[in-house]
Amino acid sequence: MTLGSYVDSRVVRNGGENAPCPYRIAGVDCGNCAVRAISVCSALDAGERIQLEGIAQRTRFGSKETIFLEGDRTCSFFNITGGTVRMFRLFRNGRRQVLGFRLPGDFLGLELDDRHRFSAEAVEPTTVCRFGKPQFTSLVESNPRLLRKLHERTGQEIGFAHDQTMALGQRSAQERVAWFLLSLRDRQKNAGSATDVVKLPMPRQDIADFLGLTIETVSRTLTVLARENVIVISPRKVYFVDECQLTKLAVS
Amino acid sequence: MTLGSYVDSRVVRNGGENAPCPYRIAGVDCGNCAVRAISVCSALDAGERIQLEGIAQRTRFGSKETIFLEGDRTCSFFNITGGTVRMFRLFRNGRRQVLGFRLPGDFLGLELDDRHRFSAEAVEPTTVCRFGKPQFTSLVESNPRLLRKLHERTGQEIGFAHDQTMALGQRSAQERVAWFLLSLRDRQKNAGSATDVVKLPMPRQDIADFLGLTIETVSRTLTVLARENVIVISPRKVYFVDECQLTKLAVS
DNA sequence: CGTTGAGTTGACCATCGTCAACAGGAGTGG
DNA sequence: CCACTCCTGTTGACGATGGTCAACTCAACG
Repeated sequence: MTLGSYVDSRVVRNGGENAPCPYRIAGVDCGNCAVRAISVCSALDAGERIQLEGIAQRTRFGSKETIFLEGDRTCSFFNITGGTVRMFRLFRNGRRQVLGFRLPGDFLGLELDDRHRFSAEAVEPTTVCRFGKPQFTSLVESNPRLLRKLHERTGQEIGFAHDQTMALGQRSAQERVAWFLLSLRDRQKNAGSATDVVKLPMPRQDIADFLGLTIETVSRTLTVLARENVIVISPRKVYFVDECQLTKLAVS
Repeated sequence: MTLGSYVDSRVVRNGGENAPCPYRIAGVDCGNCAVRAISVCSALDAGERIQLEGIAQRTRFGSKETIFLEGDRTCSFFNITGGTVRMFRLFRNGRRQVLGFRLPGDFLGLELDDRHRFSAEAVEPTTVCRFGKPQFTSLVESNPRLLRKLHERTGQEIGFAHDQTMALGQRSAQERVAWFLLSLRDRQKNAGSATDVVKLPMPRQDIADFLGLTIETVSRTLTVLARENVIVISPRKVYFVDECQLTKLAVS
């Protein structure tokens, strides 16, 4: 399944307050989905999956494209099938806090408030399975196993948030960066990636805003880790040379 | 309803890994509950409330008493009816991050993992409504309105976590303290307290570990705010003299 | 009256933020 | 093809914010 087939469905959001959800539709083939095994859909049997296919819309977002904005009415839930999403909130003075990254297999929109509490953007070209709110809600309510999976994800969501709080509250800059590299690697590992490398699709500024640091400090810290032969930096990637040392630095 | 009537049910936990849940039982009278209107129980009609009463156990924890420990098997959910609870996690090197405080009307244990992901302690003498996991789960599964309320609370929980992340990642010490005072006041206001004062049942160390600061910095910051006539500090309380200024300092 | 624990204050210093310059790659237009 | 800009990332110099260590106050308690 190539990304190319979705290029034509690239979205231009119309931004209206009460406008209908502005996402274009493309065909969905759950049977071929790369993330089925690691996503909430794994709770479904073949029959239920066909039901889900019926309400799913495959959508593609280009790099830096907005998926939704803080304050927007929630009208959709998203299952990430490819790419990377950043979640963030802004202060009025412009400061930005990245609240997390969502990777293939992750779910977006579990908070189920009336309005989104944060914004979401594609970090790189990203494909998602979009579910309309009413359809998805009624499917969930009639499917306890799916509900349970979503509960599980919600717990994971809270866990992510707490992990970030631990990092920002108690760790030094070096500890935060080491923790970030390892935890992102672990999530990519779950999706089948290699264990001695972590892909960094997001720019340094995103990492900085996620870790509560400046871009300069992130850059400097990575340089120091490289100079100490703990990692090797390459564009959009970091190789782990001394994972043991990195783990020590990340504390826990 | 006086706290005194629960003194005899004070708990000593037996700590065993597979031991039955060690909480002592006392009578529950939901009709007289002070937090019914602001807790999840507000989703229930009279009949359902009687069902809930049947599975609820009122328990009291003394100051600094452990409610559960990180890693413990989850066997209970808690509705706080009085007092204050701190949630926290420890690093192996002893650093502590307080993940939040739970006040009357709040629910504790929504994460519904097999094991607790953080520890919980009473900050001051605290009363809770305890629900056994299997009983509560089956009650919830047969009551969509209660389920919806719990979902709502879970969203609130994620919101609290994100707010803390915003504070730790982007705010200065003074901004964090101002934000902490205001947000705690707002939650106490919801429960009917006055608007120009915030009760601080927790010691400075808890505030410091919540805000990712040291106890000295918290103390100094409060002193500065008092010297600038923004607040007045009194034991376990802070009065708001210039709330407008405090709001400015808290950013947003 | 001594002890203990919570909170405050001061002196000093490390970490990390700020500001600035620079390097390298991608895209653009002459 | 080259010059140019733009964007991302790196590096350096310097200073402010907040951490560390220590002393001290005060109230509660025996």
